Amino acid sequence: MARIGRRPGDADTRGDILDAARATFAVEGYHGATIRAIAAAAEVDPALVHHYFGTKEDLFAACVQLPARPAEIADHVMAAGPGEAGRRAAALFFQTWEAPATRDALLTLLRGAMTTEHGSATLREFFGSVLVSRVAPHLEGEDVELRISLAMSHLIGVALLRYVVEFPALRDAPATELAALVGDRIQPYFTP
Amino acid sequence: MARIGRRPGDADTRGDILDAARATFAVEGYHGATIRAIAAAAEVDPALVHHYFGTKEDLFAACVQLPARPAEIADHVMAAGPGEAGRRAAALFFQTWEAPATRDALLTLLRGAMTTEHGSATLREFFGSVLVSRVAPHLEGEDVELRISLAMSHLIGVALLRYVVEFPALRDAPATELAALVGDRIQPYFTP
DNA sequence: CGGACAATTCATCATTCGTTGAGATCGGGT
DNA sequence: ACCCGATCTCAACGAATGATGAATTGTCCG
Repeated sequence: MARIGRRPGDADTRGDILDAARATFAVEGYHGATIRAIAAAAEVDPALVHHYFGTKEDLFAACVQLPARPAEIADHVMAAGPGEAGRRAAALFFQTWEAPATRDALLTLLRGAMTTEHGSATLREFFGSVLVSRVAPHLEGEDVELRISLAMSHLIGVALLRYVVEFPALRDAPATELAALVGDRIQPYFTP
Repeated sequence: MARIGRRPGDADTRGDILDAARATFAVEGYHGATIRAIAAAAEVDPALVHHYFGTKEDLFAACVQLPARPAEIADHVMAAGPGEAGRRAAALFFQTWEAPATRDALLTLLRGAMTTEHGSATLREFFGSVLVSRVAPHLEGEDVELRISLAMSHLIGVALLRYVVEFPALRDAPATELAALVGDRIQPYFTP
């Protein structure tokens, strides 16, 4: 079994490897995940991972590539004006985290931001392009960038404690309730 | 140079290794840090690390051992009643992070919580012993544990974006200003 | 049907890792 | 003065890692 050479049929092996990589990175972090473990999860030879994605760092970069459009996110958040921006941001945030398709990518990005320079740079750029440059211009008052950053920090903090550390009170609460509570709390950052 | 055998004089080599380990774990995370890198940072042979601390996991456990007393923290936060608990928690939090002596340990704990089960368990236990069991009893209203957890999540989120990801707006703001802004925002979690 | 190309595995290399045991050197008690 | 234990380095082991190149098999186009 596991014969040599090309397999019959047409399977999206490249996609399988990417999914396996995301799942492994999401749980183990960048350094903790090994090419061999990823290959095993995708039921594939380790060499095939390199064949499709090159080096391990390239693979990681491909994993944290979110299918999210900064412009769309910013538009959606600001669609109802600054008076609802905080609540809408919280709702969209938890909605995205709860979706199984995107959770692994987000976990990978979050864990990668802690242990690799590439990861934290990706997170910085994402926030910079979405928040600072597209949301901030619509707001009034002083220290706009700082206030938006604080709003994001609350959302990320909840994600960390809920999805990574699995703190009981946060793990067990329904996502909609979290979105409502946190949304109300960060709303003043947008409308001081 | 670097002769064999015991060195003359009395140096706190064990303490030096612990400091080097904390600094390395703080930057690289658990898997990213190597015994050899830690030994090099302490200007010591790798075998000496094992001699003092045993396995790598033991060393990590020794690094995240905070010199903080849960009871003292809870008492200090609640000293002025629930009406100031949020603001006092924020002040104490940033005060501790800004102290160079404790920052490495906190960074190690935070990064470790992302990549090792031991790390996240330590974080869970710490929050559980401080917040849920010592602060919650003094508060009123519904979902006390959830609200306290949300307050902590905001603080941790700011720490993550300020000290790990180094998001510009948060990195450059003075700690006292952050403490004031976040303190006012999480205060309602304690006094609904 | 034949050949070019993509897909896939095998075998292997050079590093690096955590860990161990033996030996060398120093300090302190008696 | 002597010796025991604490301190420290050396050399090395086996396992695991990221990566490479050759070989094998399937698909598809002419």
